[in-house]
Amino acid sequence: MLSVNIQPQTSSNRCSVCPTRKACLASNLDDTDLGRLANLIEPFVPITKNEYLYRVGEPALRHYHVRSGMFKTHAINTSGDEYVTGFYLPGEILGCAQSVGKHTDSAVAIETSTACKLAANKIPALAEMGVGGTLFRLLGEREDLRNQQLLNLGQTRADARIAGFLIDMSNRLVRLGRCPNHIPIPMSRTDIANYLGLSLESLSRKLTRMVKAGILSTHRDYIEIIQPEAISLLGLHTAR
Amino acid sequence: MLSVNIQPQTSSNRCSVCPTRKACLASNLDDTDLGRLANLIEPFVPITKNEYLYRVGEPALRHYHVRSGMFKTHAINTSGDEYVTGFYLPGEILGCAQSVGKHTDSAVAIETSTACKLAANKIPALAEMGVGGTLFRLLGEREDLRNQQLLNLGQTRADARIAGFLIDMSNRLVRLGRCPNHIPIPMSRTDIANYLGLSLESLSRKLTRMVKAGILSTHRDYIEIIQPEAISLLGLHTAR
DNA sequence: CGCTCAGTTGAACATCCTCAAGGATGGTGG
DNA sequence: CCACCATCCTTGAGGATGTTCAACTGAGCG
Repeated sequence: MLSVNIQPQTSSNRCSVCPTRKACLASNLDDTDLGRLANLIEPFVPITKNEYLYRVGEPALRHYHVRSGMFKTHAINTSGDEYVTGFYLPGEILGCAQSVGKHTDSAVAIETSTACKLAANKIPALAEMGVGGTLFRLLGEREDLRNQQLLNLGQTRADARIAGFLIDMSNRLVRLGRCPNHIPIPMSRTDIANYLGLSLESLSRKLTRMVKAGILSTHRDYIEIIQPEAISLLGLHTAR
Repeated sequence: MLSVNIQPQTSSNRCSVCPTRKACLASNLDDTDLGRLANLIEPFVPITKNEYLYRVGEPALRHYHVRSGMFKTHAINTSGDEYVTGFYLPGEILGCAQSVGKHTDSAVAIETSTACKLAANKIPALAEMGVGGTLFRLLGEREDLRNQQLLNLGQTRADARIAGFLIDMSNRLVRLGRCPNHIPIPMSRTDIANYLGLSLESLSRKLTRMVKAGILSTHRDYIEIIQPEAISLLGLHTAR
């Protein structure tokens, strides 16, 4: 895909060649600062499917920036039920949620992925080079995402929740410069249902109904949105 | 509580005499830094009930720390429905949620309150004095709160959601050194129901049922938790 | 005193969940 | 290359739960 001109050393970690560079901390930096940033960040390693980035209760010493692939976070309540709390696309931050310095959720790769690690004690250094504002902004955007999630989960209708989920994913894909109507679904239906607070069966039923209505089509590892307008209509359709 | 030695000038804005100091950015600072911090923060003014701190779409130039009282945030979807997205107690941060530099929710005082304003462009200065870490931690804790909220809303049972809400409030009160069983409720039932994604009637019914069961008692502007164990049992009772 | 607004209660209906069984799909081993 | 198995997904019927619409109560206020 990229040019054949690959540098001989291990510079593939460099932010300057990162595919998700523009959606990241590095978004506003020039080449000099890009190099400095790359030095603050721990080299990423590929993370295979089902491998954990971190787990609940571990000390929150660093946070993570998704470079490629997809992650999910989940928490477990005292009665042992697992709850999926979020899906994470490239450019998004992972692992900030903490309490008393410990992670309050676990993050696991849904598919083979890469993530950059940023130690918490490097944050002052980041701030010095003017990335503090960007980090703060990213966190703010993350909170915004969460708010929309809340808004979505607050909805009564299953249709509306599903539509909201798809719209959310779509928007985030656009942010990455990808097609808004092709939603990658590397996660299981169970995960999505869990995330949306629905039963697996309800989700399945609703999806097939939407397919039959010609609104979308489901595939092996993605969902194709055929009528975006219909989706957003459903998303709004919150007859509370 | 504190010494009678009050300074004569308008130092009531000073962090050193703030009632919620320990739950705030100022938590780990000595007196010198406390003074510097106070200089970075805009003087707070009392905010009366129903008065807005900021509104959706306004540029997100600053964020807010609740000093006293209670706020709620709400967002409005495209079809005009209002959704309550959170309640904010003293020591908690408000107004970080943003997208493209604009507030994505509105914040309004539920009762007469005070809040400290912190300009976004002061963040580098904060970082210099070592508060950056605290700010980051507070944001992380906020995200944790949000996650728990999500976890809670993901629950199917209305009982469980209500219990979750009460537990959440309870925990946050403890953090402020207040009684965990006396939950102030300055907001309306409508707001709570909206926040929990329930109909007003369902909430009302469930509450009276809990009262009859002797689990809690409802009052004009607070809810008294009588059997905390029963509440947390309900909160876990998530037969998904 | 009558008004309004917040909260409670009731009955009918819609929605979603549960339990259970039946397909599809991918991976594994012969 | 095919059969088999495990897993994931779909589909169906019955029951639990929540919503809606509507009437009612009570508190605060001019």
